[in-house]
Amino acid sequence: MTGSYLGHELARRGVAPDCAQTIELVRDVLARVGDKWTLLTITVLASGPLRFTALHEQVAGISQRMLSQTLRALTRDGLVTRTAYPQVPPRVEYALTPLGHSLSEAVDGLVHWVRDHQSDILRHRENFERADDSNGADAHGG
Amino acid sequence: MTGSYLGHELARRGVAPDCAQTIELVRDVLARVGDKWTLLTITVLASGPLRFTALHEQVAGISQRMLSQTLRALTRDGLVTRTAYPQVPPRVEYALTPLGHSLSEAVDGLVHWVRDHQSDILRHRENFERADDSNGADAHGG
DNA sequence: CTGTATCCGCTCCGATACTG
DNA sequence: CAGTATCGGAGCGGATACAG
Repeated sequence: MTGSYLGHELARRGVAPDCAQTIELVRDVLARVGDKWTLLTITVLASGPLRFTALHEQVAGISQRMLSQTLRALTRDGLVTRTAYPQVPPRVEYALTPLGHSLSEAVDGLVHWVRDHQSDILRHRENFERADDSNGADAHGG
Repeated sequence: MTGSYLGHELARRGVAPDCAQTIELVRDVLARVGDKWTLLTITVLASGPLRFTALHEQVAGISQRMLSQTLRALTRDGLVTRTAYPQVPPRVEYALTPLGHSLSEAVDGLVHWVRDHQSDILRHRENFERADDSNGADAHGG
């Protein structure tokens, strides 16, 4: 059996446009979470509110451009809040909203899954590499 | 509170390399699932084994190139199996492995989350658009 | 039927410079 | 401190042609 919610939706094919829209949104959200920087950002933010520079430090490796962009997207979806304090020098704090925390927890399920099966994935990859080699190369040892 | 597993890991900062590796893998898997075509493919496959052409029909909109590529990546990770029957014309069947089904179910958690909160996200997006507009434009009505 | 190889446009993303 | 604007390289992904 499938047991898959999304799969079930897709399996019906003749679903209402509303469902199709949901599927689009699912992929959209998943793409965002699977984004190179978004996952790191929200998980770092999950520990508490942070300023722009602090975030830049914590996520590390991210450019200002990408951080700004990522934060914007997150804010746009109501996953994080942006609070600017009218001071000098400027002080802006980013924090996960309840919705953001909620998503963070939902993602946790996947994280645990990866945790539990990472060795399987790694092993399969190695096997695949070997099989691929023996296909393309000649039989050196009979 | 965070309540976040991954967030907790990251919050520690001084984690062992093993954990860091896990995080990499998490992002890797998440990126794959969030991929433009992967999610659709695995969910379609969740309903049962399919041939290449059938898959091409079901996923619809995907090119042979991308389907082949996606399937390869999935096979590589042990998420799907590729069974070639030595016939003519060629017949190749793709099916989700237990691991693949497992992942599919793990993703379901996220799918349900999106289902439950899609209206929130949509609403926030609209609000953001409006706020953005009133920022950039002049105050027309005082 | 089941792929692979090539061309090509487009977007992503990093580096850098500049602004308030 | 907190961003935005611009340039340029690299990879994604679509259309098409070709191969077993």
